[in-house]
Amino acid sequence: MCETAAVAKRNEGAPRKKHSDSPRPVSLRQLAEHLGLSPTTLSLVLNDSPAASSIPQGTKDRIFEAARGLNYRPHFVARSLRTQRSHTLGVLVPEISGGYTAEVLGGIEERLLQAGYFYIVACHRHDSDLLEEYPRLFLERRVDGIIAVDTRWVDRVSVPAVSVSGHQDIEGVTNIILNHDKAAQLALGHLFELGHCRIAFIKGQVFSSDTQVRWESIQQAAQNLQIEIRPSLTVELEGDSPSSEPGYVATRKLLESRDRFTALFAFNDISAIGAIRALRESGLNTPDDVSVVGFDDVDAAAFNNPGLTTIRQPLRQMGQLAAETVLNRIDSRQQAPLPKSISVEPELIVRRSTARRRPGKLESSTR
Amino acid sequence: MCETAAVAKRNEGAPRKKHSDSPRPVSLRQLAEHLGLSPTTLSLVLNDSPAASSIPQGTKDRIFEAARGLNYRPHFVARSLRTQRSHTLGVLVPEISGGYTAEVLGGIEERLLQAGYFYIVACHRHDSDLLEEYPRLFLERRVDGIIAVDTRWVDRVSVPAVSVSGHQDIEGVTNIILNHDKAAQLALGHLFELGHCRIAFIKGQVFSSDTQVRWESIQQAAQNLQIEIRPSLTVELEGDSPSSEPGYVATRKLLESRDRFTALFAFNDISAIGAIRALRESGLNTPDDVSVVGFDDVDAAAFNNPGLTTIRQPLRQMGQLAAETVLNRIDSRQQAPLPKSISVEPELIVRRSTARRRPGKLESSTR
DNA sequence: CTGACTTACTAAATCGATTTACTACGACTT
DNA sequence: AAGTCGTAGTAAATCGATTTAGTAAGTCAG
Repeated sequence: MCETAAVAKRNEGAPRKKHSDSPRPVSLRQLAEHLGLSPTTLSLVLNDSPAASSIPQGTKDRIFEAARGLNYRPHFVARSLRTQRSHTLGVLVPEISGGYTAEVLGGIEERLLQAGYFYIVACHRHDSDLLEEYPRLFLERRVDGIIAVDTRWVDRVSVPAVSVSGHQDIEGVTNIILNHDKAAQLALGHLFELGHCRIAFIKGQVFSSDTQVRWESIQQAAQNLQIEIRPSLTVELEGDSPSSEPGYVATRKLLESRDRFTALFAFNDISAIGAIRALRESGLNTPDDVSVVGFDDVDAAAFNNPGLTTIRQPLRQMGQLAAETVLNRIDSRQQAPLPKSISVEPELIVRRSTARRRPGKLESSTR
Repeated sequence: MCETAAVAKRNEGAPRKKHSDSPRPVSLRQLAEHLGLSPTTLSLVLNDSPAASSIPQGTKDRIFEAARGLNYRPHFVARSLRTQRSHTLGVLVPEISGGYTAEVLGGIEERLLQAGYFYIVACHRHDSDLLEEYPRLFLERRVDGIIAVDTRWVDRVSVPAVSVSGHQDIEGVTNIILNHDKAAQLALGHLFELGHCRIAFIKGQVFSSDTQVRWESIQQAAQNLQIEIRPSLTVELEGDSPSSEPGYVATRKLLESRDRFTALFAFNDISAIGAIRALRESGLNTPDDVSVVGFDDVDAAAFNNPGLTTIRQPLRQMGQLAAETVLNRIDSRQQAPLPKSISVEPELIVRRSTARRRPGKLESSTR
């Protein structure tokens, strides 16, 4: 009777019922009272703590059964507060749209969920204020770690962190990077074998973290193959539109320069698609007149007409690797020697946007 | 001196330093001790609680200044525990890849961040086990609300919920839906005006929540325009690949049936792109031989060659609306009358994949 | 000079777990 | 008979806020 009164009072004191029917889930204390045991005992048993070794199996069974029966779920927030682990990561991305980020997120998600982790996302759109603010927000939310995708770090952070396609050397941050030398070799080697030596290049936007490194690899590979990189055949993407527009614009610029080329290596698939459109509008067919190689191998590369020859980045795998690395560092705090970077291998995917060089419109006009 | 000892002991007692340098952020208690005030006072002042009206401005200023100076940040988890608000939503999606989900997520993100909320995502890939499990996991994490995107609900949930493109009638769930009647009118009207009356249809996968509703709207619109819907010109997408493969396969089936058509209305842009490829491989050009209309207007629709004529869903807006609706329901618990559904308007985007009907290869062979 | 108000705060309870440091009690050893 | 174990637990502190229910001191009216 006394207890009933107490219960009534509790309901009355908190008339917040979120929804018509949810009578707020059972707490550990309630479960303990129901069993006539202390919360301590339940906690030890339910968490299979070593200290529970002295509890007889019979009692354990009773506890498990009651927990199941009353549908007991430990209060996640309370547990987080006590253990100082949120089982949540922060993921920082330029934006969600587009194949690249989505693929990486997919990989991250896969690994995290199977480890009982979730992640929160923030899109910084390369805005430098947001680049500073979001990591702070993440830390305020007590994330256990941070993954940044194609994102420049502004400050050091105090939790384990991994950067996908990051190239900065920051203490405590592991970079997941593609073997860009290999990628450049594959792409240029492919074009070279097809007989191309007048090759145009579309570099990435300045804010893209791969831009610089990839360009260096391309220069190296070109040198090895004795391919000349002509400044007049080199343009860079501008603007942060996630559409194929920047690639289109860059290619128009290339065409205006009137220096001729039989092949084009674009910074990514999306810009390659824009490039093909620009070429077509100038009466140039891909691959007959100009071969085009993309980068990333996002879904759209395969959809495209013609199917895009491209360098595949194992984006999903990179996401998985990132997640795995952060999780490891969270577990073994500071034990492991912490690799500065982990590298993954690119793959050449040959589709229909590249073909053997023929004496075509563009070239005949210069030679 | 005594205090120094106490501090030393505390550090010694907790030798868990996560990272080489992070001396764990200041807590409210520490800040209070530093100021010679009680945590209560600080809490009242910092949260601008009405009860703080009796605190003189001078004291308030001291508190704010100290908070800034010591870089005090309230412990998010502790606050969540006390207030029973996690300021986090759960978002349930089929998968992250592809334009559709990404766009909606973008809209959700935008609204949430500006309200101080974050979200956690889970991809169910239409797996019915996951469809049951993830909402449970969300609730276990004490999300304040749930948004489902193109997802069927299995159970009722005990927090405010919104379904983007959901059509089930579930108590407490608000559906954000496109005006499909209008969409069908726009698409068929457009084709009709171009002279098409032999129109093929690719229906959605059975698990897609829009499939049924949209099909009914199409039938209605066809009837109004006196367009015949021939079973032999109707196929449905199969399999859950997020690529254009299902659209390609469906179109091949359509072509095999040998019944002729001059236009095709696909369930979404991705399948429309697959359809165009299948048509081309059969020697049929788009739009000269067959006009194709897609649905959604994802990025890839504009990239495609030819640019895809399509029905745009305001996906980003739908995401924003979903977020806004959940947030409202969280604030005004149960006050508002809770609309069963909120509808948004489609838009016809005419690009290059549709053209006036001409006596083409397909039609001449039947007539 | 008492009671009511205002001002400026604070002690303690609470949210719901985890974890440390005990307590009984019986059995067994020496 | 005293001391040592092992068994079966429990009380209380803790994580870091928020919030309720005060208190103590001063002011003012009547």
